[in-house]
Amino acid sequence: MLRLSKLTDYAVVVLVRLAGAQGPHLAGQASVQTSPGIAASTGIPEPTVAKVLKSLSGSGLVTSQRGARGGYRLQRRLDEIPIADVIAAIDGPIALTACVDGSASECEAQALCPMRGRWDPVNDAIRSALNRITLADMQVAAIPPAFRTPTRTTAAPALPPAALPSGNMPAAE
Amino acid sequence: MLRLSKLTDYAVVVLVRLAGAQGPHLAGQASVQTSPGIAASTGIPEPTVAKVLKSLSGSGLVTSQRGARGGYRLQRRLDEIPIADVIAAIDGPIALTACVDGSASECEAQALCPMRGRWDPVNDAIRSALNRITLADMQVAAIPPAFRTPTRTTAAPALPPAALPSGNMPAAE
DNA sequence: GACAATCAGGACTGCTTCGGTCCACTTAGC
DNA sequence: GCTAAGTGGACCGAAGCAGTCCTGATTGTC
Repeated sequence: MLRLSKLTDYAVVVLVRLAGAQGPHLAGQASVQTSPGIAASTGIPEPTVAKVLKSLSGSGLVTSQRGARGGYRLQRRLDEIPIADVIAAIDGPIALTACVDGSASECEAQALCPMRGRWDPVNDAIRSALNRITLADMQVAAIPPAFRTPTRTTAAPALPPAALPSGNMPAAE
Repeated sequence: MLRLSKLTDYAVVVLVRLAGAQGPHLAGQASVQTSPGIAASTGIPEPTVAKVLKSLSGSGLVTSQRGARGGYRLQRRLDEIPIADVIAAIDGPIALTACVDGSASECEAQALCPMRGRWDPVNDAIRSALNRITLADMQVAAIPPAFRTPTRTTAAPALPPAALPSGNMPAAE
């Protein structure tokens, strides 16, 4: 299906929101944001935001600060984060098939499997394609001007949190 | 993630097998093969082969002939079939997210969704990457000679060896 | 020092999707 | 007419994912 998980979509929203609140000139500097705060401003359920941020933190895309007045902040600028990094942080290594992503233990027949390596050129092509696109590209990509409401930061969804009670997320689906 | 379905993997095996049995000079000409025959020679369960071939036939990658002495044969040469066509035939349109693949009805919040169009550059990049790789590339790609044993099929790693008669793999030729 | 706010890590559950199978029907050659 | 083969659809079990919840650790504030 070639479909990425919803969490990856959420991660993009969260990261763009993180950058949007900080402003490009403050990226990585100030404006630590909490996961409840991001959840409120994006409409994504709070536990889900926390889950995404934990994964992003583990991959070094954001830094976390525990305790009171803690929170998360971007580690790099949006134009320094290829979408491949986000996908890898949430979904793991980018590979179309289980038996070619480098984990030798997943396929017990790997030693004999003639398909081994066959998907490699496809995987490589996709990996390089995803490495060429950054979050900054996605931030400005193909969003009709009508949807760029001036009342919000560029990154935040134009949806008021109340408009997303459940189910219909600002992202895919 | 970013994983494609097993059926797509099977489809590649079946198509390569179809071409392999025909030989490059006979592509699209002779050697109509039945789905039971392909199942026997690849080790993929027969109903699954039939399912894959049905999809491929519907997409025009293979032509079918009904009735006794019927079967399937390749419609194009392997080097004329981009892997994107195979994926599209089995899994549908290539898109990372549900709401950007052109089906406007899938996301009820689409009209307000700021993510609309955001994944477009990513989708385009992947689509073009998959269009540049043909089945012929996969047929010869990166398979160490040591692994070119005729004893195993590719996409059915979990199958017991007994289900894999002999001399089945087209890649071994 | 107590308390509150926040992240960290894991376990759990319901749902959706996928892989695989089966059946009845149609088509076509012998 | 019989047989072999594709066509179309429905069905079921398994696996993975989305989302939630709980407990513990950390840190700033009063």
